[in-house]
Amino acid sequence: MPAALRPAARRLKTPRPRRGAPAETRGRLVAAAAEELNRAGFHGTDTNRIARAAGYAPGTFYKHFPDKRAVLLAAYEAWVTTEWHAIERVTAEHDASRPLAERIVDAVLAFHRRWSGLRSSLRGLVAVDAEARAFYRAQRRRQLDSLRSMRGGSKSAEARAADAHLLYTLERVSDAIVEGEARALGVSEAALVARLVAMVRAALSPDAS
Amino acid sequence: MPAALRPAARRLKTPRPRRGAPAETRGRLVAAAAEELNRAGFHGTDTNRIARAAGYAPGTFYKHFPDKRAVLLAAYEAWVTTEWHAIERVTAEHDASRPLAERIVDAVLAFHRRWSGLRSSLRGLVAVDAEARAFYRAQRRRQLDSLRSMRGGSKSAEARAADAHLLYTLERVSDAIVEGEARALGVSEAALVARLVAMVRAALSPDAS
Amino acid sequence: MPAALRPAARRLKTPRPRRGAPAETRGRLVAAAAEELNRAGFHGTDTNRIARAAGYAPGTFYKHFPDKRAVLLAAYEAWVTTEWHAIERVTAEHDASRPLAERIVDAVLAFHRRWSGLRSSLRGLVAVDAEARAFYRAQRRRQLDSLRSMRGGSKSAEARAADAHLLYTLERVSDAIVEGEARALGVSEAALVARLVAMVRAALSPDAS
Amino acid sequence: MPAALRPAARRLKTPRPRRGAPAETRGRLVAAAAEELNRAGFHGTDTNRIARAAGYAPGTFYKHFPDKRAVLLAAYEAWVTTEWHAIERVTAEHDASRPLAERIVDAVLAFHRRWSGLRSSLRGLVAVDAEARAFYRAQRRRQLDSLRSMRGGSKSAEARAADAHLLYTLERVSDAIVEGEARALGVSEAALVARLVAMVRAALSPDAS
DNA sequence: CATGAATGAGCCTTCATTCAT
DNA sequence: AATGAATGAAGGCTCATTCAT
Repeated sequence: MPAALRPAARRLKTPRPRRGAPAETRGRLVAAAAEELNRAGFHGTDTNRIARAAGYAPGTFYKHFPDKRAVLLAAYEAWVTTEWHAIERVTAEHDASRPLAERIVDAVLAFHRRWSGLRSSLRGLVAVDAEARAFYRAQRRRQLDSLRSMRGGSKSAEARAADAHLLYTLERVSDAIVEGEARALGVSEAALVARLVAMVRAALSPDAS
Repeated sequence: MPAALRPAARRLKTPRPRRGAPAETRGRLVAAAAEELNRAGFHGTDTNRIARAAGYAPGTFYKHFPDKRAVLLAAYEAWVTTEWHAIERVTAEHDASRPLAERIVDAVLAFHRRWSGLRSSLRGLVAVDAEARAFYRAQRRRQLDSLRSMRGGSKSAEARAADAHLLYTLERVSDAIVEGEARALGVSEAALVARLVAMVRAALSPDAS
Repeated sequence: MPAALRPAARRLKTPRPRRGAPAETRGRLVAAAAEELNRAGFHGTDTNRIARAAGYAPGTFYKHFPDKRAVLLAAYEAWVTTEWHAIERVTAEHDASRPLAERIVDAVLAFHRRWSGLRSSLRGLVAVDAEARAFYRAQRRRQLDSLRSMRGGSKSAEARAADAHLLYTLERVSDAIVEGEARALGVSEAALVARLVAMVRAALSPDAS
Repeated sequence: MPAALRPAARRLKTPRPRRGAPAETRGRLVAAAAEELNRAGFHGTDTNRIARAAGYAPGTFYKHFPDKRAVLLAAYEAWVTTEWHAIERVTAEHDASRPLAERIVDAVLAFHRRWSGLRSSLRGLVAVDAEARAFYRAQRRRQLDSLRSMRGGSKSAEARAADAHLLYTLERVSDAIVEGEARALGVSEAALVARLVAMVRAALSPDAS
């Protein structure tokens, strides 16, 4: 798990991190930003607060990011990377006690649960900001490519559409579950999860449609 | 079609609507807000601009809405209603030339295309604002209930989960298509649409899972 | 004398000017800005302070000017207009007790004395900002044209150069006098003024070189 | 020509001057500052950028100057010295092909052209900062004294006023020419230059008024 | 009912300056 | 002597909201 998305916690209140390595500072800022953005959204925090949360003065933020948007993208990138690593780990481990598809869906849900606010912020920015959009799409392309290589699958238009369909459904349904929307709508979360697991299982099997 | 989402057009530039019936004023404000929010997002416009776009002074806005959030919710409500009426109309008409599922997906896509920015704004607010969330969920519940009555279906947890699954997938994939994300990711829009049509057809058939 | 450059004084501390005519508000802002900029220079005040000095809240400033630069230009424009009116008045009045040239130089000096900081701010901005430069040059062109019509003079390149030469010298030497530079350099202000008067007299006589 | 205003050129991009003689470091900083201030004005650059342009880290700047103002003054001092040396050289050389007055005006114009931004920055600071003002006046006194000794002239108040008048006019008209203001105002630069030459010639002749 | 001038808290960002190494 | 990460006060500007008319 990249430092950027680690729980953050204690270290942030030390006397003051002055004169650390730039990469560490940047990492702390990304972590604090992820936390803040996840909690309050892009328009719900400000860069001064993010810097303070990371243990720095406001000016420090702008030594590491050109603007507010940039941290959101950095935090998102860390999120994507982390999530995909987790899925790869799940895929690699030989845990016969539970089906792979189930463990994957669990991992996805865990990530969505932890970072649902961050993801929402990102999507809000993407809808309105061309540069964020470009960045976001590059990340999604990475995801799609990873998924294809995982499936060892074909490059047919059908297969790619199926992958995208899977990714989008996983994403939206996960959001609905972790944000409590499903429960609020009287929809059984377990039933929803079961459907996701079924989708993933189908995608993993060689004759997936 | 509710007045709020009617094409708007000419009337907005008239000399000035001064002192109409309150409901008309409100309607014009909602229509202008829908347009503005759709174009620039919740944080990309301001209430003064919305009021001006509707042909009123800034103060008038606050005579009809308690705050900025309220117009977004009103615009969204109009959107949901409009969309559902359109789908009901499609369902009711006996156009044998094209399968019903196809026509439904078309209608959904058309709405998403027209109001993708508005929907995105709404979701951004929902992620961060409890009241918006409550409102949003009420709307979704209406959608789910409409869908069930349309299917004439059972009330089983399975069926409700299937409905939710369908709604979420339709929504997310439609977004991806209309926002150009699919194309940008090298995913065939036609293949994606075909999958949506297949899902809807399955949902409409009596033995839908 | 335009309202903008009147001494300002008492009125500014009234309970609050809320809901005045826009032109009055703008006028008060320009007057306050002229005063502030004259005192502290462009980078020595801020728009919040200018607004407060005029009796308004910070936001009001931006209802009347697009940015900070714009007030400086407005104040300068008022200054130019006012100065030229004063010179025209001096020219028109038949005061035989003192030569015209002397009275003109006196008027110019009085204006420079009053607004030396403002002029300096303007020149600083002009050196660095293309838009300010364009504005400034338009004003100077007006001055040159006024001077020509006052002299009833020819349009020859020689005459125009002579006018420009006169204007620039008057300006620079006036600055040196009113800023105390002349005195600090051990130069007699009276002797300098005498030279200016001689220049102006020569310019006013029909055979001016 | 003082090191500070030498063309600068290559040296600034060398791997890094680390640990030279203090005077060299200071010289490089002054040269870089002159360049930067000339280009962007006092408020258009910052000390970090100046230090970097000279090949040093931000902190180094403050080892050699107490504050930002100090480099501007140092750069200006170098400029004055350099200009005066150039004029002395012109005066000393026996170039019969062109009148002395013409060559002097040429030299003055060349310097103004090269450093017009720097001079403008200085004047802006002088208008607002007492210490800069004192420094500036000391420099001008030097200029005036040099001029007097060059003319071998009298110490009369008249003569000193004439010298100041000449200096100020030369300065202001040169600025107008090199900043393109004259051209923009439809004033012939050649005619203006001719007038300056005439002034200088008159000042150089023994019976100058 | 409608107006629109005015508000003022607050956000993003800059930059002269410091200091531990 | 030089470094460069860090500081933090401050400034330009926005915008949801109010209220006297």
